Amino acid sequence: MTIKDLAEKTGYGVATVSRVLNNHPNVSEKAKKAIMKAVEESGFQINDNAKQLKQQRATSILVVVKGTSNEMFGSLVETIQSEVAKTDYPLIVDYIDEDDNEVLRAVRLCREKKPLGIMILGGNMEHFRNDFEKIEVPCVLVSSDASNLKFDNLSSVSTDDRFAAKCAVDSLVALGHKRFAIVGGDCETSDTGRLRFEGCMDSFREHGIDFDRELDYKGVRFSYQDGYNATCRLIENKRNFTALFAAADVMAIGAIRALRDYGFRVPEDVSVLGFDGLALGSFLVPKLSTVEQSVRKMAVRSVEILLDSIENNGKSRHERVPFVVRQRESTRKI
Amino acid sequence: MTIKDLAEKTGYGVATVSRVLNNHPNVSEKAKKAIMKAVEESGFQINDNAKQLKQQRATSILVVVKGTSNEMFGSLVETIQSEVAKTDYPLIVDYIDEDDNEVLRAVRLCREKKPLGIMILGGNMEHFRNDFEKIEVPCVLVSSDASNLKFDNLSSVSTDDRFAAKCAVDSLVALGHKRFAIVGGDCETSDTGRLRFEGCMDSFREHGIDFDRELDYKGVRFSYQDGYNATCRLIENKRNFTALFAAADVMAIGAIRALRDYGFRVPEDVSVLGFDGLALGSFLVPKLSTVEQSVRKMAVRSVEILLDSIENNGKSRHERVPFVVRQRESTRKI
DNA sequence: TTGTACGCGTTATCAA
DNA sequence: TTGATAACGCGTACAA
Repeated sequence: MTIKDLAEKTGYGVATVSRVLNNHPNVSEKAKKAIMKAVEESGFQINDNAKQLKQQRATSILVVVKGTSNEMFGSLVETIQSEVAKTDYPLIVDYIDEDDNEVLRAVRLCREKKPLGIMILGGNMEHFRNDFEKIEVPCVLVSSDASNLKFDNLSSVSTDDRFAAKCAVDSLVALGHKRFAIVGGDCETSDTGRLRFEGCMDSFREHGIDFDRELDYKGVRFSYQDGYNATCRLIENKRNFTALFAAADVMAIGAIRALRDYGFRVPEDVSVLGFDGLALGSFLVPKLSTVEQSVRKMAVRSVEILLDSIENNGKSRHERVPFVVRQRESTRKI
Repeated sequence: MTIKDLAEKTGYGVATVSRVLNNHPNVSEKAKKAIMKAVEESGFQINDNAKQLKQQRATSILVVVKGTSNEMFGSLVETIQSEVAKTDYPLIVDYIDEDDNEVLRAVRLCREKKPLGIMILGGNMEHFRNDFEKIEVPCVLVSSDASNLKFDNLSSVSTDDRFAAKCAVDSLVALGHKRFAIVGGDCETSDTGRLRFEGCMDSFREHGIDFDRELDYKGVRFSYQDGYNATCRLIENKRNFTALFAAADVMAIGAIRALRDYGFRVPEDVSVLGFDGLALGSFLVPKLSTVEQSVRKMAVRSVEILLDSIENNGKSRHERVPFVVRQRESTRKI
């Protein structure tokens, strides 16, 4: 069933059918009605490939998600999905491995699918620096800041990871903690991990806190298991910390389990503070203290910015979303 | 940059370029080399729209995911993604609302995108019965059984939800429990929820256990919050259960928090058993007892079956994946 | 207001 | 082993 069939069926020409389908002006009511009726009856669906080939671009928005096992990206995708669903743009979600190059992937997908715009969840600045110039459509980097990359089609929406991590540690210091351990992301491969670690160091310096980067810090992947393993190593190395900061809630959860397995109570013996503010955290026992990012807001703003770039040729911008250090039950004053 | 440009650049015709690009026979080594070189240099990417328009179908595989806030679907998508990535087929993931009609959505996407095959995560049999006939490409329904629907292009891979739930309750009975509460899915809208509930009833009947469907059962959505709320209602209604079965791990987590908020200890006062076997469960305190589905296997087999249907015209099949009732720390003998 | 005809980038047929 | 060319389904300039 093509527009040609539709034309034949209704007695009109393909041009008229096309006009009706695309709500173009200069079509008689009569023609419109007849054609719409034929569309209904035949269950006609436009052939996207032909349309996009003709128009030299798709009407879709593309999302590249880096790392599938990241719960935060999961909620992000969820909100993005529902926001984009309010428009007429189809959304295509593409998952790639945490270690893949998201920019090269995006370049390829852009050439292949010709989307209107693209969102990238999780990114490595180095990749952007090297290859982003090859992307011509508007792009929003979600959850990392790209303000020091000067591409006029690249926007970003993120939390101020470094400052947020500093505030997190500050809050632990305010609770009386002096001996810290950190379970964070790998500084080499994860910008987010590095920034959050630097934020911690900022706080340590400011408060004159003693911290051995080699022994008190573990840079691993953002997962339950890695958080668990890293914490076990910290304990086995006899780092006698009273507070543990995890650069992600999933790590914090793994950490709490590890502490427990070694007989430590949370928060009585060790306070644990996470980062992300996953919904899950408030249902745990103890409820997870965490740096709560406005995940929802991050997603909503990202979509808004992208749509503005696409529809109004809006210029690129770099925004921060607010965060809150939320003390719940996994941290305590000592 | 099109194959026409490539042809011009190398002095060959477009046909030869196309042959090289698609690894067709009857091309001289020399031509192959020259053309591949030009491809490298120009960063040429084939235009999928044109290709698919010509071929009357895409090379992609489509996944329709029903409900974004479902962690189990998250892991499923993750595995599917990595399995499909081993092939050359691009994967398109489409998320729809938990309440939307997944079959109509799939029908539309098939007509629009012409994928090679399609996978649907989460499904309502009624929708399939009404509209699946409109889908012509191979399809695998993941996580629900479709064996009593006789479509020869519809396969399914699932856990035997009813039997698994029965085994779960059996195990609680074996631990000495006699007073039960169930936090499950809505039997009207969720096939999975209904089957798991029926499994529970099977066990109750078999063991002559008293159960008031109106008071002891709550049918809600698969989320932390709904599990929490439902459990609060059960407690407030003074249903004095010693065991709570949740039809999903996320609900079980919400339930444990609710119990805790009302001063009940898990498992000392109440045993809680979940369903799904999320990785998260084994990091919780207490570690969550659960009906562990082979999520990974489910995803892997689904992809295998779909690829077999696509590539070898393999016939449709309905498979079950194994499950295990895993007693960890949230259940105990009384 | 409507229709004709061309071209988007590709693949595949056929002839060379 | 190659190349010219006809489709694929759509949108749109141009003509009517």
